[in-house]
Amino acid sequence: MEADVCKRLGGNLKRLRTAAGRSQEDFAHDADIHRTYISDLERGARNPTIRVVDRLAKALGVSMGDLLD
Amino acid sequence: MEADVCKRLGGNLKRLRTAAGRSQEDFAHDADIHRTYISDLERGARNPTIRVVDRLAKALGVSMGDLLD
DNA sequence: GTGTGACTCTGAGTCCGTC
DNA sequence: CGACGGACTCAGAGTCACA
Repeated sequence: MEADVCKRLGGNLKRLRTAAGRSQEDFAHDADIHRTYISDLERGARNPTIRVVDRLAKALGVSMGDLLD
Repeated sequence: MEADVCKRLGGNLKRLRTAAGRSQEDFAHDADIHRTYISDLERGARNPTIRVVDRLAKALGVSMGDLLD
């Protein structure tokens, strides 16, 4: 909870994506987001807008809170 | 739930802020965000980054999920 | 399959106001 | 107190070649 928001998102994203057994490439395609951008996000190297996070959540079938809290 | 993310955030923000009995100006100061930007956010006219939403959540004492879900 | 630096262009975020 | 407009700067969106 004390980690940076971007790191938190990155960790949650990677955890949920791998739990679903999907590669970054496949997931990027489903979420309609560039492959390298997903890579950046999972590393916590980007500070995305809520519209991007919304697309991630929908593609994973989870709530935004699951990705950010 | 099907509304745009920005509209959802705006509604939740306004509801939680007024429930706490605070003005946009005071709240903007606490969250260290400009007053005009808070106004824009509550109207759903902006697409903020997750770092901004994190500051909003902390200033309100709620989780990010409370603001976005 | 994924990490990374570099790039362009759009919009996030700030600040000046007025109504 | 809050909506809204104009103008500005810099960071995010989106992409690529390469490691």
